[in-house]
Formats: sequence, structure tokens, C-alpha cells
Amino acid sequence: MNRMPVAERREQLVAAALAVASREGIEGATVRAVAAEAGVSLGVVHYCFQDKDELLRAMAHAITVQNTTRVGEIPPGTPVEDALAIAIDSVWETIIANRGAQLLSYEVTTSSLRHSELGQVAVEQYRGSWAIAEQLFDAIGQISSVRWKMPTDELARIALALIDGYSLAWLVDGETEPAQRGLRGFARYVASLAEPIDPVEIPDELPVPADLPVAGE
Amino acid sequence: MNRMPVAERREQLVAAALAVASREGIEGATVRAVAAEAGVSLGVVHYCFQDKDELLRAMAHAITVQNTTRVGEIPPGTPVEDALAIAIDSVWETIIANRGAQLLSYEVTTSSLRHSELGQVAVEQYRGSWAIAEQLFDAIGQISSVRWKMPTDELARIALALIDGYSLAWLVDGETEPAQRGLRGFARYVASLAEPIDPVEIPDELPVPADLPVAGE
DNA sequence: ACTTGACTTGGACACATGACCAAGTCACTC
DNA sequence: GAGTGACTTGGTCATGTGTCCAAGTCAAGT
Repeated sequence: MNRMPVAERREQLVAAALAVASREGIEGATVRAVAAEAGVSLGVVHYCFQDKDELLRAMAHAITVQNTTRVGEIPPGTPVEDALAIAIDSVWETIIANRGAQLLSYEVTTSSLRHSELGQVAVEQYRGSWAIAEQLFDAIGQISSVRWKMPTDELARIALALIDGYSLAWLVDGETEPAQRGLRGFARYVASLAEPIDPVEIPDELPVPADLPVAGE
Repeated sequence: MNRMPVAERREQLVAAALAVASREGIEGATVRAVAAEAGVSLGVVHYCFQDKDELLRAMAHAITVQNTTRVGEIPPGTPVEDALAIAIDSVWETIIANRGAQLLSYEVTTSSLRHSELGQVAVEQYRGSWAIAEQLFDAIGQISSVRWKMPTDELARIALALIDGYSLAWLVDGETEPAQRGLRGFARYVASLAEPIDPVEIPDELPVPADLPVAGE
């Protein structure tokens, strides 16, 4: 096989692991399978990674990075409802476009929760997703010139819980319509939690409506 | 070891498998581990079950049954908000009371989606849960004398998606407060989807508010 | 040219696991 | 109390897997 520096080889192996695991499940990502997928002999894997665990951790990290890629841009001035719809649809479409990867993501999560070898992978995964979602709500707030009646971190958790739940259900029964209907309904609900603010000047202290206790984490 | 009829032994083995798998994960539920947990020699398992797969299927079925046990009774006349809160709290409490079992449930789901040996276990699991949740909303409708502005099967799917998502998040970060806050918020939202009806006489044809398309499954 | 070290190879080893079996043991019935 | 069949035992075997290694190959620097 072609020679290449370790770093590059590692990337190739991680990609191979991701491919195998997406296709055949996390258990199918054996050292041999990954080596075969990369077109490399067995020893190479242990030359580039100390453990199989290290390889899997690298793969999990790649998934986390992949999951926390930003959603497409939303033009400024877009109404809240539309902005929310765009964002949620975008997330949902990337999910149903990569069934294997999505399923793998859950497998990695559960594995990480059982076996300490995978370390804090699951926690990192979720922290990253929550942070991204929160940033997204903040961004939409600015884009659409609205203020949320609920802290955005809480909004983020609701949104991700719902998406997680619906995508699991979709993995099981293959129906996309219920999820889309549900998510659209959620978008409408969230839109009702937005109140317009002056897009030009944003004063520091606006009275926050006390509908819900503002519990910052 | 004590002699007992096959049926009884099978139950014991399924219980042992459930115990091991809840404690150490689905991968830890090897034939040997199950036999040891049940205090039985290796051959017994293969005497009672044709395959390891058959054992796992039986275990998965046991989980499904366990997951679809009815929530506690709600006294008639309870206001919708309270009835919803009782139901959701009840579900949530059984979840956080059995962390291992809940995690195992997800492991079984993902495993079933990968390996055809587990058959339609995941689908059965979800169909059962959806049906129960739908029945629950119907029941609450009767108990609290309200009519839902949204089809109950859709309500059920939303509720279960949310619960799934939150419980996954809880498994990862161990925080119960965000989930409880989120679920209570959902209960309040659902309560807003209820409109009172005459508790005594329920006519067959009531105009259904056309907020959403009524899509029967 | 030659030396050095990074990179690769193929195989070997130990171990866990699922499957299987032949013999043994016990309870129940006639 | 003898026979019958359900139940149990302990062990064996094949397979897949992670880990490791000693030797081989190649590219680059001196």
C-alpha cells in the first residue's frame, strides 16, 4: 500500500471505521474490518492507534464533529416561523439522509455509557449539540429580531430531545411524516414563545415576562 | 440445582438475562453470564432455548411487556393539567428509577435495528408504547371530560418522542431537572390543546376544530 | 552509496464466546 | 420399585477477536 505519514493514515482509518460502523453497526467495526475497508493490513491499525479503543474514540470524536456542523445560513429579516422551519428542516434532512450514521450515533452513545473505555464521548456529543442548538436559537433571535420568553438553553434541550426522540422513532418505523408534522408543530409552538423587539436598538434591560421561571443553568 | 419445568426455567433465565443485561449492557448478556446469574450450568440455557438469539428475543419481549405496563389510576374528575402531570410524572419516575433497564431498552432497540436475528423487536416495542400512550390520552380525555384538538395518536407520538429524547439526555448527563421542567412544560402545552365537553352526554358528531389535519394512521 | 528510521506485512498467540453432545441424575407413573 | 423421560452436568470444538511481533520495504538525509 501507499506510504503516508501517520496522521494522514489515522484520518483514513477513522474514515474507514466510520464507513464500516455506519454500514454494519458499531460491533461490526472490528480491527480487521476497518483494516480491510481501508485496504490496509492488520498491523497498520495497531501501528497508528495504541488500542482499538483509541480508534473508536477517534471515530466517535469524528461523529461529534460531524454532528456539530453548522446549519445553513438564514437570511436576516426572516420571520421567526420561517427561520425556525428552515433550521429544523435542515437538521431533519441531514438526519434522514444518513440513516446509518444516525443509528451509529445512538450506538456510540449507549456504548459510551456502558464501557468506560469510550470515556466521556457521549457527554461531549451532547454538550456540543446543546451548545450548537443554543447558538442557533440565539442567532435566530437576532436574525428575526425577536426575544425568547424562555432561556435559549432550555429551548435547545427541548428541541434536541424532540429531534432525538423523533429520529429514533423514524429509525424504527421508517415513517417520516409523523416526525415532520411533530417538528413543524414544535416550530409553531416555539414561534409563539418569541416576542418582537426593536431590530435597531437593543437595550440591555428589557422586562422579561414572568411566564416561566427563568432558570439559568 | 433444583428441577423445574422448562417454562418456569425459561422465565428464570429471561429474568437472569434481564438482570445481567441491565447491569452490564446487552453485550454482557453472554450465555455464560446468564447461566451464572441464574445459578445454572451452561447447557441448561441451550436446553431451554434453541439459540442465544431466542433467549435475547425473549428478554426483549419481557422489556416490551415491562414498558407497556399501565400507569397508575387517575381518579375521575381530575383536571386535565393534573391528570397529565400525574401520568407524565409517573412515567418519568419509573424511568429514572431503573437506569440500567432504560439504557438496555435503547441498546435493544439499536441492536434490533442492526441485526435481523432480533426480528421486529424494536417495532413491537414502539407500537406497544404508542398504543399505550394513545390509550392514556383517550383515558384522560374521559377522566377529565375534555376533547383533544389534535388526534391522540399524534399526541402519543409527540409525548413519547419527548420522553425518549429527555431520558436519553438524562442517561448521558444525569440531570433530572431539565427533563422535568421540559416535560411539565409539555404537559401545560398539551393541556392547552384540550377543550371541555359535557361529561354526561357525548354526542357522536362534534365539529372537530380544523387546526390541524386529522390524519388517522 | 549507505544508514537510519518511518512505515508495512503476514502470521502467531491467547482468550472469550456460541454451539454442541454424551452421559448422568432426578422425579414421577404404573 | 423399575422404567421412562424430563432435566442437568461438564466438557469439547470451531470461530472470531484484540494484541503483539519479528522481519521486510521504502524514502530521505548525509
